[in-house]
Amino acid sequence: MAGTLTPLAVAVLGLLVEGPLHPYEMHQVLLHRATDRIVKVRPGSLYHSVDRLHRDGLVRAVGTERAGNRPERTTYAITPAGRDALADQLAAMIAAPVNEYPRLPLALAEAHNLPRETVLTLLRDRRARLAAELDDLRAGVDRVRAKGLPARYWIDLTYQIAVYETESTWIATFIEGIESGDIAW
Amino acid sequence: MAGTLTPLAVAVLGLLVEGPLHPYEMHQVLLHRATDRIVKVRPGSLYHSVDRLHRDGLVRAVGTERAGNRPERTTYAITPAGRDALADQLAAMIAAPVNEYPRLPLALAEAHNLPRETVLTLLRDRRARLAAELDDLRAGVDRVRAKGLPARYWIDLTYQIAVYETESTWIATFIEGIESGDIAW
DNA sequence: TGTCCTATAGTCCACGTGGAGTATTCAAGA
DNA sequence: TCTTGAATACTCCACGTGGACTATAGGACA
Repeated sequence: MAGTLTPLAVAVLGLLVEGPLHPYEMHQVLLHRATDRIVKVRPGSLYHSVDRLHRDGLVRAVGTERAGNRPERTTYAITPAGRDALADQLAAMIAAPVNEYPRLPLALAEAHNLPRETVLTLLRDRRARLAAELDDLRAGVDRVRAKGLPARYWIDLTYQIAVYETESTWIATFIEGIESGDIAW
Repeated sequence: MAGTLTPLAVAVLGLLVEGPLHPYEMHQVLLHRATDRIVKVRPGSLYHSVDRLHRDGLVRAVGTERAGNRPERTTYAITPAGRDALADQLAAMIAAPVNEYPRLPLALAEAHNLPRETVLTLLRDRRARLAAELDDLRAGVDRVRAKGLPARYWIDLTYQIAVYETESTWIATFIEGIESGDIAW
């Protein structure tokens, strides 16, 4: 409520809905599920995120266990306030598109500072990399589909595929525009 | 070279290619040209950005003038190293797509934490806002086209339109999938 | 002449990020 | 048995961000 949740905080609360975990476990699960495709996950940020959630009462410590002689780890559970905050944040994120200042539009807006041939080469390069990325994403869809995972757990993949495809064809059109001279450089 | 340029630093260098300015002028010009659609521009960040560019030798002070009795303002010009850094950064930004962790995929991936009806309402809401945003962008294109501004100065608008359109139709398909039951919730 | 408003031109500090570093434990091999 | 290496489990700090705050000048109006 007070402050908006960071993306990483959303991911953490999402995990804790399924059950209590300690920070290092969260880290492992996030990597194992490849959630780090969708949120940036760094140890430093993760521990700080959990601290903040704790400070704000969105998670609570449910005991400190220890395995072997290793340092004791505090396990955290989501609180009712945490569930509310998660729902509110998700609602806000879905309902309202916010400008996230992607880098490509900026680069395009400043691209007139580069010579024509350079721009063409760079654009072709990007398209090749996009194609590789798209292959990865499609392979990911095939894999989860084969596992029989319900669609609501991987729709974000199809979204990203749609966006990358658009970017790729937009770039193709742009390249043609420059080559044909329709877009002066 | 040493560190990567921030988006705001790229915008600043882009301005200085046209001629020397002092920080407050940069701020004015960025707002006047609506560059703040594409990069986040805050006074605090801007002054710090210029300081860093200066520290790194990408811009140099070209005298301190004063208008009236107001505090003296240092005017900055781009250096050869600055031009190189700008070109390098633009090349990198165009050639390599990087994951920028947009918020919607995360929200979608976690949306199973919300009830079906809520998700549908939120998605319809977003589509309405996207439509409004698209109207704005299309009006912007009409305006610059009417002014006869060369296409290379506003291609970023057409890119953003293409992406938003894709998002909108993807959401429409997603909504239908939930409504029809193809996507279980 | 005094006052208020707006434009000008910044500064400051709390916050979140993230790379690099640290320390310990356990297992496997020489 | 000793060592090496990887996994475990963090901690620390330098950096960039951005909202809020400050201060002055010039013009408009009464």
